[in-house]
Amino acid sequence: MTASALLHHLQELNIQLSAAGERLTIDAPRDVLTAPLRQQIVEQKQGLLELLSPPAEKEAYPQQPQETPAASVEACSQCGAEIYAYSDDGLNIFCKRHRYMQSHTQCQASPSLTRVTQARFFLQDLVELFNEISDRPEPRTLDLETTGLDAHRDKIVTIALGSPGRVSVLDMRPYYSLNAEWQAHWKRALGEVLGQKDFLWIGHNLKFDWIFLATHFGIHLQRVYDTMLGEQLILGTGLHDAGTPVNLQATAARYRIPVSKEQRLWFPNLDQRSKEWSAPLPVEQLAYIVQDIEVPYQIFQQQQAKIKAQSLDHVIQLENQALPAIAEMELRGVLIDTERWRSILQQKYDRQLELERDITATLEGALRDSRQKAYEKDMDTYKRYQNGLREEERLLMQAYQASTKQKTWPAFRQEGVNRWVESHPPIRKPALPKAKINLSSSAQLQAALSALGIRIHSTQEAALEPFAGNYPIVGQILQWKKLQKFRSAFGENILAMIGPDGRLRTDYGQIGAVSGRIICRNPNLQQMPAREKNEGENIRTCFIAPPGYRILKADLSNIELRILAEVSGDATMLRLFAEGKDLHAETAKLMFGLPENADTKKQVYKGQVSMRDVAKTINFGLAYGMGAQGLANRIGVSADAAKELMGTYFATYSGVSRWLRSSARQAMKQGYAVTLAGRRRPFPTNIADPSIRGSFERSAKNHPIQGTNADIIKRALTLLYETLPEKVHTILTVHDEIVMECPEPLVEAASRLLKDAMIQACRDYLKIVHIPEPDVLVGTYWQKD
DNA sequence: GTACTGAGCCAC
DNA sequence: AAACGTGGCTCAGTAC
Repeated sequence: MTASALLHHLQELNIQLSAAGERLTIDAPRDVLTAPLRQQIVEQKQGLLELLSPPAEKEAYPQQPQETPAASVEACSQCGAEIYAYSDDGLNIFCKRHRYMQSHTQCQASPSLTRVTQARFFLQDLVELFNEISDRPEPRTLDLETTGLDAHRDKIVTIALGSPGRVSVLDMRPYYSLNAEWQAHWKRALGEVLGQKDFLWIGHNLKFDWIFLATHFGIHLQRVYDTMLGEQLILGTGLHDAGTPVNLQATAARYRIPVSKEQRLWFPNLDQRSKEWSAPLPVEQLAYIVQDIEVPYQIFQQQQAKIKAQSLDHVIQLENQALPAIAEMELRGVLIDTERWRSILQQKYDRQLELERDITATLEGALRDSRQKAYEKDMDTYKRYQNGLREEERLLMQAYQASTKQKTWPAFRQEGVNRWVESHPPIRKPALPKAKINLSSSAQLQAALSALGIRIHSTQEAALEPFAGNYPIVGQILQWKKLQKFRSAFGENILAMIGPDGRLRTDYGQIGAVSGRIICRNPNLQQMPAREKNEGENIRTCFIAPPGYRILKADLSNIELRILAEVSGDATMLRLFAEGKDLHAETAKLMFGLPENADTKKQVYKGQVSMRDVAKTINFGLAYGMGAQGLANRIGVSADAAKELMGTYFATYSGVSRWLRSSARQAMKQGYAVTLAGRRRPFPTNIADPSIRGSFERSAKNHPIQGTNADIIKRALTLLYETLPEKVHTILTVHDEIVMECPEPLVEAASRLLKDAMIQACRDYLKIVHIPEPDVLVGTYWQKD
């Protein structure tokens, strides 16, 4: 066996070799390192040392560890053609053709399989792949198999790429037992192939593969086409649309592409099954890998016609360009100050316990009293029943005495009692009153409050609020609920998700909402409390910058209303934005006929809320299709008053009114609503039920507004990804907000880039409405305005 | 025991 | 009162 074949053999056995000068260190379990093996290592020591020492830097590619073939063997052992490479055991040499045939016939997996790269052919094959791709730069599919879902913890088993009929599988398992130098060579070679600038990689849910490649090899796929995103745009679905799943199987099925049974279960934790980890890839797995290359490719091809038909070209491009930006953000995570987080939790918890003592004492007291009364009443009826039963037994006894006594008394008695019970349903003995309450149970809370004379249909904040004035306990309950929510949803469960590097990572769903919004979960960082009154307990202060860095934050000011002004073309709203006015205040002035210098925060409407707040409520509510009743509930006036307010509002913004009505009508007629980037959401067209129809109409009105916001933020993330200097990264996005992390000396430049990206992104879609330059907040933590 | 649903509440 | 759009998470309660 040659030195390089030996080295590879050792690697496959998980035996670690390292070279230091003239010393060769072997790290292996005793039972694996057999005597013959040890003998071979000693014989090949010199060759191994050479292979393990770092190769010279000037070489474009290092020579694969291999020695000159023995003089007697110079041709392919199959056909005698020019030597190409050694077989994996180093004992045979093959020409190019037979080397691949060798793999192919060995695995018998698929006629499409043109290459199964083994460790010692890795660099040669990569050079060849590079040439192939450069020669024929048409799109190819890419797909990884991994031992798990966590890019930081799990390993890449295979990297497959190609197109139908030509699939290459790179077996990456040996990579993890290479020394650092050889790992660097593999990375570099992989980067040359996968990181090619203008080459398009197709895949299903490529964010996953992107993150693994970036984490393990520092490779950033440049241009991608994600068939999952494509499918979502074609169908107009979010991520968790139960009716229309967009996983590979379901998607393939929609295009009538046959997919054989899933083999996915084989790969998870493969690295913990050492025998399988070091054995050749089984035929079934290879076939499965090939399928995962060919199927997405076919989906890609079939999607093109639908994209054309629905004019989705632009939004497809928008999403595919945004994918790397979002993947990188997910990979990066955000640094957390856990100590501070815990101290905030403690403060809140202390207060919660104190409140809980008071609340439970009062409520359980009330419950005990009322239940005691109910118990006494129940006990009374129970006793009366028992007395009735005894009286019946007495009568039965009399009847028995008078009878011929053909049955025994117990039998006679039982029959009589059974008869009686039929007309007197049994009453169970009431349980002793217990007065324990779980404040988290809305049913129990409702019952306890009822015992205090507080009758409510629900325990939600809005229902309890009106009683807070007369009943101090209600105020306490409201406080307790806030604290409880905080502790359960934003406490240790989130801290437990922080990585060993102190950073918290979330899973982004690029098209998470049907509107096109990005969502995130595990944890959902888009719902971190933002309205904490006490800055000392603001949880966002725990999202911090590393030493020497700053956090930058900016949002798109009033973006949904600006979009509304744009799409509706409403002259008044456009003018107000152009003048840079406080839109809510100006709306109030127009609606209530106030003079220019009026203070709309001081002017009160019907003794309830300020006029500015009324205007603000309508301004926001209308983007959601709010009705008069909703407005009435929100600002606490009669339905008639609310109706009148809305009338005034829509008279003021007649263009908005017209647009809302016409876009609902159009969506119901043509079957979809669309954003400014061309993102569609489908709607059923023949809905008779007015309430169901109304619900769809509200969604249809909202879609262009919320969805265009999503278009813009994704464009901004893309522009930032393309322009930010190294070490500056976006780390969070929350619908209209972008948060970045930046070395202190680069703050000025990064702020500029952030502003420019946001303005440019708006400009790409909003051509008429005024866009102000965003304010960038700079600090050591995630600030809110 | 696990799986699901509804109430409630956090974000924009 | 479902009737104000898009989401996720937790808990209680129930069904299997």
